[in-house]
Amino acid sequence: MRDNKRATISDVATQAGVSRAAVSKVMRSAYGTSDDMRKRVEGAMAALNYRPQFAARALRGRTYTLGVLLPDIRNPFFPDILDGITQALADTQYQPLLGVRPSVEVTERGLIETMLDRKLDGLILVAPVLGHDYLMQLSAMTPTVLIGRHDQNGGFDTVNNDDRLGAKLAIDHLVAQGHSHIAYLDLEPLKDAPFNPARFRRQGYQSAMRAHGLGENELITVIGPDSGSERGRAAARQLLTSKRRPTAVFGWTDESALTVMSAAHELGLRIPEDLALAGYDNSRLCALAQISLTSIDQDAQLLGRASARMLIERIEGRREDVHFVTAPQIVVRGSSGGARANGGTVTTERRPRSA
Amino acid sequence: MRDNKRATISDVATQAGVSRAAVSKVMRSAYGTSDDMRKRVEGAMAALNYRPQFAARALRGRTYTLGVLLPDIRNPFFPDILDGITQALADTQYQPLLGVRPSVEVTERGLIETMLDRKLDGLILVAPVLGHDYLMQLSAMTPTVLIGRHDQNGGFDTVNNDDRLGAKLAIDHLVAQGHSHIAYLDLEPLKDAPFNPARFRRQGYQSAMRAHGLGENELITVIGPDSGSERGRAAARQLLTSKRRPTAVFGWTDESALTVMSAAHELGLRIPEDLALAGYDNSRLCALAQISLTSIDQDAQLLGRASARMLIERIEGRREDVHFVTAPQIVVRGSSGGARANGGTVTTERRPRSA
DNA sequence: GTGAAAGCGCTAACAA
DNA sequence: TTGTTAGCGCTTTCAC
Repeated sequence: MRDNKRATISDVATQAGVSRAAVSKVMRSAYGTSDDMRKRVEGAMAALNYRPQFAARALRGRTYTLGVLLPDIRNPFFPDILDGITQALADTQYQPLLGVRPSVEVTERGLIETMLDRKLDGLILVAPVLGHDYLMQLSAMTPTVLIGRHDQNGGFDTVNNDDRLGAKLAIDHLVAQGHSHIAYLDLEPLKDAPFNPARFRRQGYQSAMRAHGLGENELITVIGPDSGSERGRAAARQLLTSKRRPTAVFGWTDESALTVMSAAHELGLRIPEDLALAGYDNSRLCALAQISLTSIDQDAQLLGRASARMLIERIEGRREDVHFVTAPQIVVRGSSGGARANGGTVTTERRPRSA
Repeated sequence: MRDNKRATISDVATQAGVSRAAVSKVMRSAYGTSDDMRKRVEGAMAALNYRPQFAARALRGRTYTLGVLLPDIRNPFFPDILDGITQALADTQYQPLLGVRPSVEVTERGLIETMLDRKLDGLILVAPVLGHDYLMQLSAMTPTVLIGRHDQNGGFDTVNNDDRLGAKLAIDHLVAQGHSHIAYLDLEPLKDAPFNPARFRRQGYQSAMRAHGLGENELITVIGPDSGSERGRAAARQLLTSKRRPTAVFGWTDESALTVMSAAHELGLRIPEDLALAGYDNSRLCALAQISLTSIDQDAQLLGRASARMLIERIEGRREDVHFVTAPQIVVRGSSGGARANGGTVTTERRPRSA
């Protein structure tokens, strides 16, 4: 009984007394269908419990499937993006197909090839490390939207938060708390992808420090890409045991800030008294009472929703590049001394969300 | 230039001077191909940069795509399973296609239908809450493997750790630390899915407590399914402020234990002095110095690898049900007082992994 | 061992 | 507005 009585378009056509083409038209709500016919066809589809097969559609037309490439399913920031994408797609015919880069070694290209083999209608690439040229080629073949890349003029859309502003918010806050020695935890520079968020956050950090007259105190430590690794932890320990130990640290992601928090804990440093901390992404962990990490919220769900909508626009014909940017907000918690250290109280609540 | 020069099987056949059928055979390494021919075909495929289209294959034969249904991408336990699946699939022709249940309200059935529409060759369902009958129907149509369900005789395979044993390990440890009032954080009973892990862990808790002569001290608090929600947090606070406050708590997942840890923190309780904690899954968070949560490791990667291999066996023809069970291990950390509270030292290291 | 031919379920010209 | 017809790229008998 393996799937052998699944209804096809011909069954529906027979049942409704129309041609297969008519059924196809009704499905795609294409031009040239009378109300009568639509009703009969819809009745037949329901009666036969008909569902179109994607493989057959794909061979001729669209797959109604969008590829979503995530670099890392573990960073809690990315599932929020996925939620946003799912929300935006809920009212449409489109479905997301997920690809997750299993490790840093595996190239993203392989995954993209796979999605191309499956004839997906479009691609959402989250924080890809692919070079600009490759992305241009790719987007010439398939509608593409990037999240977390500031590249321009590539034939693809981008969706970002204002990374420079986010960094400024963090530094302004730490300075307001009385800090002048503030370090920045940076991602290792990506040769292929210079327009990555870490770079813009670093620029925001630098210009904010200078604006406060603290340019001489700038201290940048590379801790990524995998700050949870032994290498990342070693970098954190080194930062905290150096002569020039900062009194505050701003991490390019929450993960990087947490690595430093963990190291501080092991070294017996009190937070925020001995060391203030702020991260980026406002991922769920930040709110845990034991963590209580001040962080920059870039509204991942909104990024996801926007990317899905923009991709569909592209699929339906838009040609000009669109670059969508959201405004980050700071969420102050105990780690920066902005709220009582034990309470984990959020003094700056997440803003109400627009569309 | 939208994808219009992609080589097809005909192009390869022409280039190699053979028939299309011959090319197809080489691809599937089917019977009846001479070495000569294979060489020429492979040369032509390489020269033309040929890649078969999945949609076209799907219409006639296999899709070489396996559906993986995850209930929750945020729980760090699940990405580990996914890693295992990816590893096992790396050497095969098969690719995973991910479906993630976007919210508790969305039924898993919708996602499964979608995968069926795409003619996937088989399904790995992680911790589904679907009824036994539905799963039987499903597995009659499509090869299916379940992770995190102890159902038997359903026409599908299952992959689990020994949940009863895992719970026993946790209770034995807490008792050895001198505790006699140990509470269990439970998942709300699932009517449709009685054979879920939480139930087996509860049974393990109960029988271990009785074995230690502590049957009268049993205390079960429902905190799931979403222990991070306000309801879950309220349950945690209630547990910790009640007259019969336990001195130790064993959570059915790490997430549930963390919710209690967070509540304890807010109430000013010291860990492990005032309250000892143990969780289940040994997810990455447990190792963070500020968290340092004792937990039961069920080797998610192994579960993932096993499920992928078993599914492929089924696809290639196995008919009998197989039920794979792994042995859990306890990883002792500061939260249970088994290691120095501040150090987060792991006294029981993760075991070396076998295939 | 190899190739010709039919057809998977659907879409998109075009004709009616 | 509707139906007819020809494929999309691949797999699969079944002759040769």
